[in-house]
Amino acid sequence: MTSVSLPNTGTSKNGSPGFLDFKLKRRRLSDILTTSSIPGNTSIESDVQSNSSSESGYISYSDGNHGDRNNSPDESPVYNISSENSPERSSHCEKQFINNDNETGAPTSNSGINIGQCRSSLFSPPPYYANTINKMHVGVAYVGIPTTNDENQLDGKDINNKFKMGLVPVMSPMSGFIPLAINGLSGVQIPQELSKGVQPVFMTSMPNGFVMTSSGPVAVSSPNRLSNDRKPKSVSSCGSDRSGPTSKKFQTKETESEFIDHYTNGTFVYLGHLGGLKHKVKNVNESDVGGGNSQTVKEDETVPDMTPVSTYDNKYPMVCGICNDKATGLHYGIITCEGCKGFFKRTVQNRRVYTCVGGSGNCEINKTQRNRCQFCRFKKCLHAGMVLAAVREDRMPGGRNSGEVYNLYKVKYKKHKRREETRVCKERVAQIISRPNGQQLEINPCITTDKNTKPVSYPGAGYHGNNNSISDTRQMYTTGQNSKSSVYTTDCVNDSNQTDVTDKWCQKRNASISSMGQAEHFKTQTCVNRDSSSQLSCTYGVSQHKKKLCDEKMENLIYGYGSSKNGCVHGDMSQSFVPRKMFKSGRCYDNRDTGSSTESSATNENCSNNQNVDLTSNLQKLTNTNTPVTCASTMKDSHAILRSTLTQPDTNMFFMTSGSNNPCLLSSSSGEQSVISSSYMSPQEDPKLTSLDPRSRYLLDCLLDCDKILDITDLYQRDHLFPETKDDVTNLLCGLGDEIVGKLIQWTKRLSFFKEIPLDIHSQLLSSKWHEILMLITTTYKAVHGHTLNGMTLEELYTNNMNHLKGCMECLFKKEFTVEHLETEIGEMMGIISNLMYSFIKMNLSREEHVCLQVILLLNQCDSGQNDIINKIQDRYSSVLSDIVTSHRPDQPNRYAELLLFLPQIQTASALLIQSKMIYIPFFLNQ
DNA sequence: TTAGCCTTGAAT
DNA sequence: ATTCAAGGCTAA
Ligand SMILES: [Zn+2]
Ligand SMILES: [Zn+2]
Repeated sequence: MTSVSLPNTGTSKNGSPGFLDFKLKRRRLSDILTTSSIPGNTSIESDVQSNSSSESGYISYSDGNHGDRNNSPDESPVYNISSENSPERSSHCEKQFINNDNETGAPTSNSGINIGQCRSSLFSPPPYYANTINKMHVGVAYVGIPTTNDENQLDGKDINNKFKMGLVPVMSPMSGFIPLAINGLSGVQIPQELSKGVQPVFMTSMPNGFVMTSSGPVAVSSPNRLSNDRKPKSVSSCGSDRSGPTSKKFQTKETESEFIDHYTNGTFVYLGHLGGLKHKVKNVNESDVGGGNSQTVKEDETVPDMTPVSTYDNKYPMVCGICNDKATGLHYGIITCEGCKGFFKRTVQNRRVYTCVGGSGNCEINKTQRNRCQFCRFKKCLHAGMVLAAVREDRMPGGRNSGEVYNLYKVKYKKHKRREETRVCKERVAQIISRPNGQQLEINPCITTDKNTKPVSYPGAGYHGNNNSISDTRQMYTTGQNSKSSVYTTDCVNDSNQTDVTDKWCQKRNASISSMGQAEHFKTQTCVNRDSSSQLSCTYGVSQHKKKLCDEKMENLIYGYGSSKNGCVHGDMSQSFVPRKMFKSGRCYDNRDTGSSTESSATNENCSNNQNVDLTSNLQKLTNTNTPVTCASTMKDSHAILRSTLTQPDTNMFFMTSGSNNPCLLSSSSGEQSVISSSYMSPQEDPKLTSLDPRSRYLLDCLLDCDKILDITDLYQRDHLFPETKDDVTNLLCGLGDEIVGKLIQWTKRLSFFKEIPLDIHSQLLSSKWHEILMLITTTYKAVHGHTLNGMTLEELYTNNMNHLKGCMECLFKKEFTVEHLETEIGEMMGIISNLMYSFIKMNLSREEHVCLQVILLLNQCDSGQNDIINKIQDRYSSVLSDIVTSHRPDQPNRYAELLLFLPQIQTASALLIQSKMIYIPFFLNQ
């Protein structure tokens, strides 16, 4: 059975399409396990060389019914590993696939254990979609994991008893499927030989498109249409009938609201629609009747557009508000790419009704995987404020939409100069760093500060009461950083309805927070990065296979533009789990209510925070060295400089490295060592802990023990981490991703509540929170390790951070950066980070508090009702934190609330980090 | 189906 | 005359 077609030829003609049934996978897995043929880095590189455009792989779906849109129920869909949007193919890999396929023979189509992509392929798959395996991809899929080793039993029958659902990293068919060790799943082991090599871990927030329910694998459903199944009428652009209203998109108002409800599902209110609008026709007096939910738009008064058309656009391209792809302008109300523009148009014109089959309606949408779930993509479109009414019923091209429609636009036509953006950005940074307390930080959703422009209320922007609301702050990020957002005006929504956000996290803490009057800030910021839980594949997804990176590509590498290719995250699972004394206290303290002891504790105990040795006598001197790394004038020196920068803390301002086994590292600083060791004082030696509630003490002990895994500061202490070539830079970044993922996985698996969490929740948590954890580690590191400010101001800290980062980046990328440039790119984020660092140091954040915050952050759910288990566990650790604070800092009654209020900022910074895609920043800052 | 490129035409 | 956001077309 060779259904694999050659490039540009038809696929799966009539016959059974190529596919991988489970037996095949098993066989490949067996092959892998016995022959250790897992491709290592070398193998991967050689394999992907022939591919010039690699995107994150996924497992595609082919209905085997090429050209026929009718999916007969008898024809079970089959799935094929494929690559997305990749016309080019590697004949090498393809051949392999064909061979394997042939080995297997014809599939039993209803075996069902096929891995599928979320794509619902009612359409005829283009040739390049099907049966193509051309990339060395890594990915994760939920597949059935056999519970028996007897391959003869794996015949596809009675699958529910023979398989368990499991998360399995997948690579290209060459390597088959490599099981991730999933706790509790029988038959899944990580072979020893795999643990040393490339262990692909590609974290996704969803099961990568495939649905394996408790009742077995679920076939990908078809996109349905609403009652009116009219084919889209293609109106000739020069047709004479175009002026007349040709048809109704929605037969009735009920149908339209049904259409909208299908995507909002009550989770947010969509107001970006009007009934039956046409485009603006010349000479029609429309007088901007602001009926109902529309409001008159006051056209821009001032600010002529003096934007010089320069290379600026190329350097700072707009990004799509939906998928972060390069945007081409304002489309249907927001800045989007051509793809999302077309997708929105097609969906609205044809009233397509999709279904999320791969996830639970919250699939990640980015450039790489925007086509995996149409439902979630369109939902995001609505959520982001794309205006249904902007899709014209009469299909008349050109012109401008009516004011009524325009009033629904979240982003207005160009109004501002770009120079304004830089100024605003700087102002924001100054604003951020000028605030002594982080919790006072206010995120203004309105990027523009132009006083002359009165923000226009945007009725459609009122995504009230939305748990997973992509707030308008997100919109700001979308348009405000990498985009030439200044060209457009984002409406500043100060909708009071926003306070309806019912984030449980907010609710749970409002009581303690309310005294500080910060609840609103908290709420707003909590939901900043709902859509930013990006995949590692994107953030670290720098093309490994490129042998040459032109300067432009290098730019991508640095700033992450379009770098979301070829998810190459190889989680290093080699760190074997060494059982430590997780249960050293030996008893289970389960007889107390954890929440009860918080109120009643000490009153007069003098909290001695003097355990931190004042090590900063030299700090002032060090900070005076300003730029620690003058950019390597010669490539030759850059390694040494970078190494020096990264490994010698005292030449590097205030960043102290610890936890490293590198002897020269620790020997470079003298007095700091004692601080390090003291900060690692084991809990039982700490007299402070004795006053804790026993259960809290126990939980805390576990956390402290687990936390040792998460020391990421040694990631740079490797000889190979000082790149010679750009490819090495790529590898470095990938490696960093690998490491942090591996550490996070190890960490979560060691957490005492790990077994309480369902598998899918676990993976969701990891994939959506890893960057927040990383940000927390980054910002708390110095405080936790006993640094003191020693007179350093926040401004100095910020400047030092920026300079340090600049130096590191220049050495890493062998490219000069201007401070202005960096501030434009990451100034806001660095402001927040510095602010957090400063605050944590200033308040002497303890390691005990840090580990609690870490878990609370991990377990935070934006959607309140999502998972009670998670909420309970989170409450548990909230109580621990409360206990700690109450007993250790009785003089600071607000400290608990203050600590929790840092979390939204962590999320904000994390969201900015993800958006910047410069994920390496934390690794630099921790050095 | 997707998404890049093209045409259109009111607004500027 | 130019802009730029609509719709259209079509290769992949
Ligand atoms: Zn897009
Ligand atoms: Zn989805």
